[in-house]
Amino acid sequence: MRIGDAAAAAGTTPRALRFYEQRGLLHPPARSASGQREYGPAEVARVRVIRQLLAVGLTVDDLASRAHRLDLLGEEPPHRCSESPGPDTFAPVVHARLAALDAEIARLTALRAKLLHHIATGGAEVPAGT
Amino acid sequence: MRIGDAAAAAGTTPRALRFYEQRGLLHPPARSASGQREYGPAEVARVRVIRQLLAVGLTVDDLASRAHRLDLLGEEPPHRCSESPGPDTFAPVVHARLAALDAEIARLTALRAKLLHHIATGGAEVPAGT
DNA sequence: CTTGCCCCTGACGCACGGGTCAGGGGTTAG
DNA sequence: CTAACCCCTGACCCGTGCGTCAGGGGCAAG
Repeated sequence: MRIGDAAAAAGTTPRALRFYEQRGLLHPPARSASGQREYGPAEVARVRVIRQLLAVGLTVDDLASRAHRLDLLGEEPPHRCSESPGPDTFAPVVHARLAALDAEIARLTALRAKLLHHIATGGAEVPAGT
Repeated sequence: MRIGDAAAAAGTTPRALRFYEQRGLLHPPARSASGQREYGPAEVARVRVIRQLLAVGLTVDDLASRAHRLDLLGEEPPHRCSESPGPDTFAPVVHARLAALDAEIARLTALRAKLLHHIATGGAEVPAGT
């Protein structure tokens, strides 16, 4: 399987696969004699996992720092990881993302409230703590 | 008042004032004989208004499109603008921002839920509508 | 052999609100 | 007069996840 087909199979683009490889999310794949990347089903599955994690809000750097765990994610059962989130799982980055997400939601919610306040009052006064 | 003092008085930096001027949020100010920008209290007040609106989530482009209204904001009373939000006020951009804000909050909230779901299930399955 | 699609690497673009550096001149107190 | 500080313009930098272009080579079908 060459990069175009692999990308299509994973629901993304060749450019993205090369990018993931460059950033360390994918191991450099086998190459044909002429230098073209050759992918198998395992790599495609890994790309799918990557895409899910990115879609969920993790960053490329988050994934790069846990790249060695990416292959296993589709196969291991949950096995009470929420009880002992060792330093070798995604729990740390996930929880960090969660916290960042909560902070961002709170920020936007506060912003929304301030914006409404500005509408109501004409937006002229200066709140102290801003 | 030269740019440094004006910026300090408005709670920002010289760079930001030049930036606002460049983007059309501020009228080009008077210049001294040697070319240095000269600001009065009115411009400082305008910068304060700009900063409030930016802090509330409007973009520089939003403000640029309504630049001719920026001077009046600190002086006009609300005067039932919420009943007839003519095409000449900030209501359109504010409401657009509000909608964008709501959409973003909803998106992040959904993301948060998905992230939690991934933690709970091990993050292996592929939801249909993603 | 040629056509046409796919692949390769390297490098710039984007959106946002300025920060920061570079190189040169004004301004004011001592 | 000079030091010290401020101002001028122009231009590159940041972070994110790729898109897109440029220039050159591979691979399968007719």
